[in-house]
Amino acid sequence: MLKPVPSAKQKFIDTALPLFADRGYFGVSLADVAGELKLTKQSIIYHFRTKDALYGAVIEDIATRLDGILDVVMAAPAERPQDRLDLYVRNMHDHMQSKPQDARLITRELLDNLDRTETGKRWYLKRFLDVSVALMAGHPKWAGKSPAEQTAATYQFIGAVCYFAISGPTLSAIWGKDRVQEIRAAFLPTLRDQVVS
Amino acid sequence: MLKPVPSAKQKFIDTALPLFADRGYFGVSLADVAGELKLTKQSIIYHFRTKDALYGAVIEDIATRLDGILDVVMAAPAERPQDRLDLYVRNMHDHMQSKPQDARLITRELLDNLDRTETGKRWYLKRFLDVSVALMAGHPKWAGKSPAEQTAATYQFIGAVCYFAISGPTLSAIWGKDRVQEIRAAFLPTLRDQVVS
DNA sequence: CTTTCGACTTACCGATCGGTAAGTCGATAC
DNA sequence: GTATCGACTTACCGATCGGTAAGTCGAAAG
Repeated sequence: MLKPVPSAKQKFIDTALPLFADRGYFGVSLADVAGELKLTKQSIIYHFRTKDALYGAVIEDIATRLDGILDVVMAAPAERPQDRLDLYVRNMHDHMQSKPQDARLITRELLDNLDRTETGKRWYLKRFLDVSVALMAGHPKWAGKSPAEQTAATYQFIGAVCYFAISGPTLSAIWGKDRVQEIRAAFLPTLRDQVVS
Repeated sequence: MLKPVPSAKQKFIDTALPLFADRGYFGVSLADVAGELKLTKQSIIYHFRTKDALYGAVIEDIATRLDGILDVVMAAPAERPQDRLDLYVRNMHDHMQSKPQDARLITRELLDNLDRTETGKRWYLKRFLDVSVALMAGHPKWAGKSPAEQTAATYQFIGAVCYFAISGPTLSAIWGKDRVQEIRAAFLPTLRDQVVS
């Protein structure tokens, strides 16, 4: 709605994101990305100088969406702090379920940035984690715990959400789509049990 | 102890595992693996016909260790079924913390096998998941729940364990090693809260 | 002493990679 | 009408990839 005509750069980002998410940085060539748009790889090099720059733009795109989740949660009216945590849990779950590519790419980043570490890339994650922990700490169930316990519980939640989101295809192959659909339906309540009692 | 002289093949597997875990299938060349042993890539091709075969052997190696966890848990004496689940939780946590490369590679497999899917590779995972869910279902806390809920809770646990295990380096970069050490110490109790009340 | 054989190596191959350089081409500005 | 410019394309490059083919070489077997 806001962008009826996405810019050329954005089109490349949108095309590259699911490819990087599914096959990883080294598993995707510039020709692959350009080919999907029926262009040549040189068009990418024209807009982004290098492959790394394209990848960085994709990561930035996801970071923006993660920030969006936090903004929505923090802007929501909530008399009680536990309502805000509950909204956070639901929005995180819904986002990763509806955009599993985001979860896939974030997870790959987590795995890859041992090597290809640019310090800047981690600060969006830091802000996200810090705000998440703060939300957790504001809930009566966790308020009395130590910071380490609060952080552990937060990361336990985030890990569960992302891991389940990236496991969809494999679980479907193992158990079939129908059963996975049932598990998916049971997942949010199970998460809320853990986080907001 | 059992293998004071690991076979040549096993040496390649042991060398390749952390490389694949850290950089992924496409991020590691045969020359990289062989170079660490001061051999040429041809020596790998001699022992394993293709790169895929080497990778498959590495996955098999991990599958064996996962089976080992289940075997230990199932063989342990336990009057009450909840003791067995508790042992499972502790062993899984300890294994993934002490061998984060295993968690890293399993997670990469989960991400990659959209493309490079050999059906055989998933059945070790199926057995592992099925036994895990069965352990969960045997515990009073979960016995009354539906199969979907039991599975969701199981996968929530596994996801949290693996995700935390692969996040070590990133979390250390964000918060520093000391704080991550505290979080690590708080993680197992938090897991047990969720799984075995 | 010779043969065999497992465990390698050197030499080489075609394909593909990211990236450079130098155009092409339609739309807009003046 | 011409100059400019953004958005591409074609042509090409060196490096690296996985894999084939054909040796080499020390130890064990006869």
